[in-house]
Amino acid sequence: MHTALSQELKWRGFSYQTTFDDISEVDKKKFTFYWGVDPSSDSMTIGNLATAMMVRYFIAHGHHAVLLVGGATGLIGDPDGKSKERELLNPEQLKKNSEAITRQYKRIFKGLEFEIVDNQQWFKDIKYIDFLRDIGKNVPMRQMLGREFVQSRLGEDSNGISYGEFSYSLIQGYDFLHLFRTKGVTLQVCGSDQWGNSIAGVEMIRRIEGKEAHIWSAPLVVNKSTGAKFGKTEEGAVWLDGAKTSPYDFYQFWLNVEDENVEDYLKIYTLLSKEEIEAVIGEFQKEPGQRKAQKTLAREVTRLVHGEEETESVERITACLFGSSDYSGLTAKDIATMKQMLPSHEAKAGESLIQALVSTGLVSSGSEARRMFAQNAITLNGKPADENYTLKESDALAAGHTIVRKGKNKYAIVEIK
RNA sequence: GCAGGGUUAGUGAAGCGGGCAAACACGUCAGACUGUAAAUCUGAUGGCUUAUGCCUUCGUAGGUUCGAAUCCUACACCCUGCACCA
Repeated sequence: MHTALSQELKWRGFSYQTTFDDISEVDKKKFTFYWGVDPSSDSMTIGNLATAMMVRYFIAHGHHAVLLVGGATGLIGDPDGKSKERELLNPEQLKKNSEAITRQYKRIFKGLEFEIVDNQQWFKDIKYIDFLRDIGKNVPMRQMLGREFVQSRLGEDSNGISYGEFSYSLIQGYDFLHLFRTKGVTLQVCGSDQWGNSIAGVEMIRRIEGKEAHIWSAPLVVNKSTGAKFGKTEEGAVWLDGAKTSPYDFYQFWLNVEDENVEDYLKIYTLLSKEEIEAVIGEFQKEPGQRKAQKTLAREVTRLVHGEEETESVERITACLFGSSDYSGLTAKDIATMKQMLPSHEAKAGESLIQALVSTGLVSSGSEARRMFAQNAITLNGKPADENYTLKESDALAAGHTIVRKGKNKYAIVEIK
């Protein structure tokens, strides 16, 4: 690591808005910093992963990381950027989510040094009146009211906002203050969407402790062509948990990244050096059709999140499915692996293909299945299939399984009994 | 509490007694072209073994009507204003 952290972060596109006048502050001094994830779901998404990658660079450059699970803040729910009041999560679910997020922290930052805290630890004993006296009295209303999302939620034709959600930034701000007091945390890193909440903490530390604290925020990762951000509330969230987004789908997601975005993502989501990335991009630009950049991206990210073994397995399967439409070469073992990755279903011989498709979840209803047939979108073992087809034992490849495909790259496995 | 306005499919938003499974846009899915890209073009987009048919949907529950997303009543939630409170 001879490149300075500030330069590294800047080059990778992790530098967005910060309270530092000069970003090289992070090169001069070792900070104890924190990063938090809300357990509003039982898994992080690739949106969180981007910030996680940034955190890795901070750790690698000798800063001490405190990773926070928002067990308490999750009980309220972050209203920022939401146009409607959120549904509350029940405490049991939240507890499960918190545990899941903790596991993912350990996985993503494996081999690195860090500590994990849950803000439930300190919020569970706080009394409301004490909080209002000690914290609330020090927070000016003007700033809270001025926030953009508050304004939009209070404006005409809006859905309003509850006091609970409105106060959210106080709770999150208090995390920063608490960590400052107990662990000497003076820096928070976050996605840019968290800026407003983070600044609340900086303010508190300044007003209550009279000390300086900082924020480093990363831009939200967006798709340049559509402008849509990655994240869990968007359609088609990509989860880090293999049970929610299979390693196969995960790999495919990265493989299908548009040309326009691939370089940005390589910088953000892989640990490859500047030289390595430039080499890959150089090759890619010479022969875009080979998609060297996408392949590298998919391999690196999948390896980081799901491990080496899974990655190799997924790559083998991808080669099979997309290399040729002849599946007869697949072995029973390959199929067993695919069954882990793809949606699957057990069917009896004589069951209609339409029924089987619905059961695999490849289509959501019989009507949709018929639509797909009308559009020639369904193949069985690589051959176009007919709408009225019923499954036969002779359709099975190795180990009694058959492969159905919808469109160009959605597959499912049907076991014929 | 009072008075107005609102609640329509994944989202936004039309419709305001029959032709409404509900315009349009976005999104999503598929097809063509490709590189398992992007852009573009085409088609589909509540469910039902595909149907000039049936069923379920326009906040919830009732009602009026031959017929209701459309009218009436009650309820719930949201918005705006006023009042109350401070």
